[in-house]
Amino acid sequence: MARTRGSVGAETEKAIRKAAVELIAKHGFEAMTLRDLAEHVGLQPGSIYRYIATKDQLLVDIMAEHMETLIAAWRAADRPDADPRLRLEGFVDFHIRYHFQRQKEVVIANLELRSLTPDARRACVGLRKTYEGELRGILEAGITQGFFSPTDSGIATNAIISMLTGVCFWYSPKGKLSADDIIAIHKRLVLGGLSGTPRGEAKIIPLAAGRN
Amino acid sequence: MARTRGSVGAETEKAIRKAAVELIAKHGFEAMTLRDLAEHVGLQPGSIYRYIATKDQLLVDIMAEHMETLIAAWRAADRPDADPRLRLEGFVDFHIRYHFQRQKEVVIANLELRSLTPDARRACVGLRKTYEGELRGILEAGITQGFFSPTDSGIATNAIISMLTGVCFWYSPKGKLSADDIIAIHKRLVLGGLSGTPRGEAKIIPLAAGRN
DNA sequence: CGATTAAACAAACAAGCGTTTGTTTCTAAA
DNA sequence: TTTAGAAACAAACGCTTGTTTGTTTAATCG
Repeated sequence: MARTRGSVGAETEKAIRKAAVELIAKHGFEAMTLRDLAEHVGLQPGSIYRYIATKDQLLVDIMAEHMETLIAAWRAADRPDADPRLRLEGFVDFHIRYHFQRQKEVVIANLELRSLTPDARRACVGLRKTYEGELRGILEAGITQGFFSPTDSGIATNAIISMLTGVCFWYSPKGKLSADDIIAIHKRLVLGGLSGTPRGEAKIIPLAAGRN
Repeated sequence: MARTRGSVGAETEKAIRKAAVELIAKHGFEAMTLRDLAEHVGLQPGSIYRYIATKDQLLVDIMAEHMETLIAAWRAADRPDADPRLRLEGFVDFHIRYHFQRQKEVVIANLELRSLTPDARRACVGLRKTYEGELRGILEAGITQGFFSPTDSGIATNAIISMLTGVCFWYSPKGKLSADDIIAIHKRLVLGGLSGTPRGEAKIIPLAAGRN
């Protein structure tokens, strides 16, 4: 046996990527064997090297591509001139929805940073900071415009990202709540938290009705 | 050479544990070599087996002990009959403070679940659920008593735990903000989020002044 | 002091790892 | 129909891994 009938490189490459994402998300990068990966794709171990440079590079590719796609998708969805409260709701919606449909990539991007070489890690951390910077911008705009109560925007950004990303780790589509339900709950948690009323004061959150 | 002068088993065991926690937190369980671990403790690889049954068991011990200590510490700090809002503040305070001083164990407990054998994983997940159940109980009490706006307590529990635990991954004592600052910010985020005002309504958070 | 046990070493083990090399088979353009 | 290149195999490479075994030295206790 050698070349299998009907095999096409582009398809094999995608199959490798998909299987790799699955295996890394399930067992971790270090625990995934190239032999294991090859078997899942129906190849011999050595054949993988027609499609990857090295095992490390495979991880880098997966992570970097995911982060770049994520950032681009958000920027296409955002309306930078809109009301910060609406933008924030949009961010929560986008983040959770996007992360639901790429749950495995998200798990990898969040757990496997330490498996990267220092250079690659720096690059991926940079991309992550870029994405977080988008949320931070919204928070700062909202604070400046008086919609959110003043707080350290960096800390708040981290806290919110942690909360929203955490969803990927425990959410199951088989649960009783739909994605929409979960998004709604998180919108309330986030927006409520930011308008965090200093102890004992009254608080009003006026927001144009009629939009989801 | 054989037995080194002044060596005591109990101390060696602690040194192994400490080094293991450090290495696993930094590089991941699979990436940590027993040879690497041995070197950090100043032993030969084989000598480690006087103190551990197997590499897997070492991880199980670290994780289980951490979770059990965490639960016990919280139960000692909680006042189950107090106002749910105070208990919630107490939980935020406890969780962050405790996790700050055990940052590495927390990282392990959250990242290495998948490196456990199915049995061990079930056990650790059970312990985690027990801990989360404590927070959930507070939320439900608060909702029942009308202090928190009704929501799915399970989802809210997960969201809050994600947010609070996330701190361990990005917090650095060298930052400009103290632990107290960060705790205060998170208290606001959590309590504010739970009193999440339905759109456009007014909201009051009366809480006994004078405490922290 | 002498015997026993605790604590470590030294050396190897089989298995598995990522990766390379050379070859074989299929596909497609000439 | 011949031929160049694409896609895979088969087999091995050197190395590292977790772990075991037998031995040696230090401490302890009667």
